[in-house]
Formats: sequence, structure tokens, C-alpha cells
Amino acid sequence: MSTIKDVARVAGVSIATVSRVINNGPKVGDKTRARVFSVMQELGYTPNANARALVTQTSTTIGVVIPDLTDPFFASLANGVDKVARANNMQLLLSTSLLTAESEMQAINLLLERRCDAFVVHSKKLTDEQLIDLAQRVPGLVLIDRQIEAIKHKCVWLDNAEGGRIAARHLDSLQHENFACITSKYQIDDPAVRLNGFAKELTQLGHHLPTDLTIAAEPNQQGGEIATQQLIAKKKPFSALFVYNDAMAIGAISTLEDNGIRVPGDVSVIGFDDVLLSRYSRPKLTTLNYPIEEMAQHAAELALFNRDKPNTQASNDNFIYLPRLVKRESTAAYRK
Amino acid sequence: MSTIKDVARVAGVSIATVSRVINNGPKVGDKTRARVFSVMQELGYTPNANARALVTQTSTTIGVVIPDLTDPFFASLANGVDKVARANNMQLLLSTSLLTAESEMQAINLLLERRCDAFVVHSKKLTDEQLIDLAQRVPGLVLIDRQIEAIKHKCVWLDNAEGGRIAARHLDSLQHENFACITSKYQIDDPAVRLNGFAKELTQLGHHLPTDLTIAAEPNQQGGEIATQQLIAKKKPFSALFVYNDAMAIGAISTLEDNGIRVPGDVSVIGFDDVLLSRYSRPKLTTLNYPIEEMAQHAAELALFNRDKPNTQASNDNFIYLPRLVKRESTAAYRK
DNA sequence: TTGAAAGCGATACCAT
DNA sequence: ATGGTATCGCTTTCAA
Repeated sequence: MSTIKDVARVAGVSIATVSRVINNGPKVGDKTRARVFSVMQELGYTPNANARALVTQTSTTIGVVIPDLTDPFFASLANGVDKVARANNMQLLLSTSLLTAESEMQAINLLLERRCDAFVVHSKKLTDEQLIDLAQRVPGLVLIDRQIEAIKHKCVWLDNAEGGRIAARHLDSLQHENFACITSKYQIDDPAVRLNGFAKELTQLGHHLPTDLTIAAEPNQQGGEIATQQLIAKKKPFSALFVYNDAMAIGAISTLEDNGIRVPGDVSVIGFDDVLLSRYSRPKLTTLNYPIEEMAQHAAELALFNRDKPNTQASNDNFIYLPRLVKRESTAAYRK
Repeated sequence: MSTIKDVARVAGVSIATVSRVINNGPKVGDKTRARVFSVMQELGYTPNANARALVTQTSTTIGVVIPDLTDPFFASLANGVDKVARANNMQLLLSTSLLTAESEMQAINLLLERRCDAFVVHSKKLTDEQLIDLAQRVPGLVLIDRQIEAIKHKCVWLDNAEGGRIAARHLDSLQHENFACITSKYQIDDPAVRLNGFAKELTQLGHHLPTDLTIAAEPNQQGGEIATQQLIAKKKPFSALFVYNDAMAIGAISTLEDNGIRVPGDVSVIGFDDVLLSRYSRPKLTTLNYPIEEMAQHAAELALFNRDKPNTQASNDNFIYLPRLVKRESTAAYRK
């Protein structure tokens, strides 16, 4: 692969001049510029971004840490960051973190070594302390889907509790009286927060969520199916079901219908996340929209901004997003 | 951010020694090694991957070009490459190409500038000539989902025609006699090849695919719905429907059922791709599995291999994958 | 076992 | 308008 020196030699100019041509620098003679260009073409010259990063101290990359690309939720997250990268002529460096704290840390370290200009990190396993330490050392680092008070100006997150409350209000407004709930068995605290918001608001509204009608399962379709079977087995009446996420909700619906329970005729079901799936299901799922792509864009822009500005952490900003109710077909008014 | 010099200075050794410690080099005194390590810790030293890439001439990155991350198909592709990257202690550099030839080329160029060690490129817009030229210049470049004879040892692709044939055989084996088809209106040639394989095989089997029962639409759920409406409007009988992809197939099913046509009772529907969706739909979709993640892994490994080996292009290898029929619930035997 | 120094491929400042 | 050169942070001989 040819270098700037090769181009300079063939074109009969200095590397300084070639550099100017590459970067559309000022003051280059028209003839010279043309000649250099044609040599670049001829040699198939491509500037070396690593060398450039070394001297300019900017890598024009944004790093993203997510557990896994195949989850559409994280793919949307990455996509949001990619949009910002494109808009700034930068590129996405992806670091998947799988499930352990160790690999989350390693994923971040790899990005650090690349000297990314900005970092959007989704971490559930690292401790608050580890992340605070990191955030302090790295200006352009922003956490997404995590709320840490000490560095809240570097956290972009969703108000999960409010999501639970919105669901409660929605079902209440449909005159439901008997509630049930399916949650995730993984304690990464989102499930608990959502459920808590839901239960509290229900109480506020004068209802009651029976503890034995709250089932935890794997947060996927099959988990939803299993949890629903357990729910049905309780033989206690319920007409409104709040489910941890859309995949589980779809599983729940299919099990309900397999048992002759109509949705939303007999039971209203509400999911969470508003992933693609929810629009394809039948009945189409009522759910809470999680604007992850928008949040990711915001996080990326914030990270980029922080990198340039020194410590603006005096800022009192709070980057909380609210889930939005998307009424589709799986919830309806209660019929006695 | 501290550099190797800082570490050397504080530790009272030369940068050469620090370098040896970083890379677990041989011949370093135990005391020295320990001291250097502790200084690295103390200073929060992180080696600069760009500088390292410059001198070693390897970036330990694999570049991927895909149109868009939000399409689960491409997310799976990227995930396959990421697996290989992880396995080799490398990282994923992502370059999204959107839709135009220009931006596809630009996406590739950006990766070239980064001096990725390997490249997995999904390109539908660039010409054969452009890609051949590229493949010749860049040893570690492999095309995925594209078949170009001149560089077939650098192409990993799926036999779409065979997919069509498999679908035809499946529906024939279920005693169907009247066929219809929904295809994509975008001529990136996959649709035509699939359809062609389907129609040809049908003819082989003594059937006939009426041209007016072949409808083209947008390759998404809504497109599937619209096409199905048009199909129904023809008022010609059909009991077997081959659809370009799963999203369209799910749209087709919902429109059929909205019109009182049961799936698979009245009409059998078969999709293509086997994306997540197909397992969540009701009835669960019979489809053709497109092993894109596996193909992507293969492509990445091939790219890595080619980078090391010089020109092994004399190799007569052919990297064709076959789609696999996944029977679920949307197809059934024809009932008169 | 350790250090000095060349060099990777660019940029940018200082001359001319 | 153009060239010379120090420099970015690191690896890697070659000497000591």
C-alpha cells in the first residue's frame, strides 16, 4: 500500500505539499495540485487513518459498548450512534460485552486503546464506582440506560418507573379491576423498577396487585408463555396483564389464546419496548415505546460535546426520557 | 492521557523496557517488570492502538460494510463477523452504506483508510468491475451475498434459486395445484433469482405459475399486505403462496385472514430468510432459513486467511450456502 | 537484562 | 507556493 512518500516522490514534490493536497490545504498551485491528484489516483493511494490519528490526536471514531448485536434493541442503539457518527464524518467502533463485568470492562478498555473521540457505553454489570471512576478519567464517555447520581450529567436513561405508572393508568382508564403482571427473572433492576412503578400507581388508583399474580420468567417469548401458563393455573381472575417486554407479551398472548382466552376481549395485554415485533403481532401489541435510538443519538452527541468542552460537569442537566404509550390492539375496555 | 514515555520516566527505565513489559516481551527483570506494571497502574496508562497499528502494520480490526444496522438480517451478519473478531482478539469497525453506490464506495474507503486487517463487504450497488478491482487490490476483502465469477474465491453467497426450488418442491409435496407469488419490487436481483427458481421448478413438476398471480411490492409487512389485496382482487384460485421474505409473508397472512381466508387451512404461505419474526408470528411461519450469521463468520475467517496468505486465488473454492426449509405452521397439505 | 535510536505515515510549523 | 523537519506513541533491531 503506497504512502504519502511514494506520492511525493512520483509527483516530484515534498510530502508537505502532498499533505496539503490531501487536506485541501490552502496555497497549493493549481498545476501542482492536479499533478499530485493524478499520482494519488495512479498509485491507488489511501491515507493512513492510524498515522493521522497519531499526530492529530483525534481518531474520528465513536465507540459503542453493547452486549450483543442480534438483540434489535441494541442494534437500534448502535444505529442511533451510527447516525451521529455519519453526521460528523466519523466511524463506529463496536465492542460487544456479552454478559460479564469482566468483559464489559475489557470492551471499554479496547475502545480506550483506540482513542475513540466519544464513547457510548451500555453497562449493566460494572459497579457504580467503576463507572464513576471511568467517567471521570474519560471526558467523552456517556452511559446509556443507566442512572448514577454522581455523574448524572453523563447518563442518558429511561424512566422505567414512569413506564410502569403509565401502564397502570392506561389499564385503569379502561376500567380494569383485576391485574396481573409478568416480569423478568434477571435482576438488572429494570424489571423491578418497572414493576414497582406499576404496582405503586395501581395502589394510588385504589387497586391491588396480588403478589401471587406476579410471575418472573426468562425475558423472551417462551418465558412469556411459561409465565402465562402459571398465571392461568392460579385460577384467579384478571383482565389486565402488564408484561416486562414485548417478546414476553407476545408469548403471553399466544398462550392466553391457546387457552381460549381472547385478547383483548377477555384480557388486555400491555408490553414494553415497542420493538419491531409488536407491530407484526396479531393482535398488534399495545406497548410502551422506548425511544432507544433517539436516546442513543443524544448520548453520542453529548459524548462528542463533552470531549471538546473541558469539565462542564457543573451542569445540572438530567437526561431522562419518558416511555410513551402506544395504543394498538391488545388492550381494550373491560367488559363485565 | 499518559504515554509510554511517561511510564518510562516515572519508572526510571527506557521506553524499550516498558514496551517489553506491555507486550510480555522476553528478558525483563522481575523487579523491573513489577515496577513498570505498578507505574502503568498508577498513571492509568492505556497503550495507544493507533501508534501500535502504525508500526506493526496491523490494526487488529475487521471492517464490515452493511446498509443498515436496524435490519435484523444485517445485524446478524455483523454479529457473525464480530464473533470472529472476538475469537481473534480483534475489533469490529462498522461502516454503513445506506443505499447508493457512492456511499457504498465511501464506506469501503473509510475502512481502507483505517487499514483494517480484514473486510467483509455487503454491496448491492457497486458494479462487478468495481468490486473485482477492489478485491484485487485488497487481499483481505471478501464479498458476502454476492456472486462474481472472476473473484468467486472471495465471494460467500446463498443459492437463492435453489431456495425458490425448495419452496416449489415443498408446496408440491403438499399436493397444492394453484400457486401464487409475492416478490420485491426492488431489482437487486435476489428477488428475480428466487422467483425464477420457484417458477422453473414448478414447471418441472408439471405445474404452472400464472404471471398475473405474481405481484411485486415493497419488501416489508405493508408491501405484503398490499400485494395480497391485489392477489385476492384477481379472484383467481390459489392455495399456495411463495413470498419473497418473512416480513412480507407475515403481512400476507394477516391480510388473508382479514379476508376470511385461513392460513394454512385455505392457503399455505411460505416465506424466506427465517428472521426472528417468523417464530413470533401466528401461525408460525414456514420459511427458508438463510444462515447469514454462519456465512458471515465464514466470510470473516476467509478474509483473515486471505490477508495472511498471499494470492491463493488459484484456489477453485466456491462458497455457496443452501437455504434450509424450516417447516412450521403456515403450510399444510392441500384440502380439496 | 537494559538502553539508544531508527522508523511507521501522517500533520503542521517555520523557512524560503 | 513549496520544502524541511520535528513530532505523535509505539515496536524493534542492534549494542552494551
